[in-house]
Amino acid sequence: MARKCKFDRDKVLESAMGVFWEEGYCKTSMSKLVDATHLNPGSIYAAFKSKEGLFSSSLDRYGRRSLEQLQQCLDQAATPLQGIKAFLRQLVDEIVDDRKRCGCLLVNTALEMSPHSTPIRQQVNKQLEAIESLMLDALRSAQKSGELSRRHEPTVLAKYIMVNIWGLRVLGQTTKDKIIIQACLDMLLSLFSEDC
Amino acid sequence: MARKCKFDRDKVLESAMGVFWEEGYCKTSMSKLVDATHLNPGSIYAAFKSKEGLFSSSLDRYGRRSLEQLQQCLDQAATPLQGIKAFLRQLVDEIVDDRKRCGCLLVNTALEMSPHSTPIRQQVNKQLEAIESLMLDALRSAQKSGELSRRHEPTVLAKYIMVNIWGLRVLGQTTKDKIIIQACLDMLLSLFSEDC
DNA sequence: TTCTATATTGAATGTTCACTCAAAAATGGA
DNA sequence: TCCATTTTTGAGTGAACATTCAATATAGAA
Repeated sequence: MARKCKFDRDKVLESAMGVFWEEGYCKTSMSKLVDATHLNPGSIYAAFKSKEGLFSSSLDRYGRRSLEQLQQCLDQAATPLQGIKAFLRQLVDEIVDDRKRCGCLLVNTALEMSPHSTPIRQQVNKQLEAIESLMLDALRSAQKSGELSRRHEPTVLAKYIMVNIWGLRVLGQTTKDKIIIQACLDMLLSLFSEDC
Repeated sequence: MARKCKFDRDKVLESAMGVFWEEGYCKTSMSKLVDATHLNPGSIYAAFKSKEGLFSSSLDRYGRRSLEQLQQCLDQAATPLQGIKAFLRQLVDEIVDDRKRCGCLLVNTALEMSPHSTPIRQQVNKQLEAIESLMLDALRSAQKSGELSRRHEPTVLAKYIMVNIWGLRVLGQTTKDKIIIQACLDMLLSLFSEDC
């Protein structure tokens, strides 16, 4: 055997993720990553192969965390629909509190990466699909239990919730006015109510 | 008097806009712009001051056109609400047909530019607000004429339509499946119907 | 302790970047 | 035609970029 890594991989990914999140992939230079991670270029390349490799790992970490957030809301709520609503409430808070106005790293990346830079785009799509899939499960069981009306297809409802999440994240880039953001969320939630 | 410009400003802006749209601001290099516009670097800098200046002019052109599109839908439709619906139908077609998957230049830019690069961001916000404002006028007159129920505040409705447009544009980056995109739009449109 | 394998170091690499500028070309008035 | 004024030209600028690599340090096995 031989020498082991000195740095904490989790801390490095957390720092790198922060820079990518604030600046975007393109505007994040290696020298910024060197500063943020307190690693030398050589160490970064030894551990992550390239700037894109480091970004991919950071993105993975971010996606996992988002998924866990939804899972946690679903686990802690009394019913699936209440879980989804808690997640969306949390989203609104996050958008309002986001003083750095970084938005969502997954959405930012989906729009920043041109469609032909496929490896990263595919990764983003997979991670967004994982969240949507969890949402879909919750909607299905909400319909089964009668908590949610069968008026809308659950697949469409799940996709529409994702569309609203993305739209709200864009909204969060132009305003931090909680009243209007909340009002938009309420419009979405009205689709869940019985009379709609 | 003296020599006049040889190039066609409109054609140059159209070409530049195309590159910025496909690649994003950051990934668009001056050499790509030189190729696309068939102008030499010096001419570009003489006419537009900088890469950002050229981008700003391109963005302006794009925003104007988007606004005109909505205005045209409103003008040609029998009623304000029908005009908005026509605009949204057109949006879905555009998203599906968008084979290059460039999305919307305004939304892309809002997410690409970090919040501190204010001049461009402010320009994007202004142009998005102009579209929203036109939408708001149409909603107000639809409510006045009784075409649209007074259940929702027109300002909230206008903002929510914008949120949906942004969300649908993100959706368009992950799928070209018209059925699901149309289904999401129908969810939004159901908010306009009497019983909702 | 010594050896071996791997990690760290950080200066150096060649490339690409946005941008400049002196020279040449072209326009319209005199 | 000639001149004054402006545009076009495109090689050239220094800075910043992602990445590499030879030298050095260090951990564990023997």
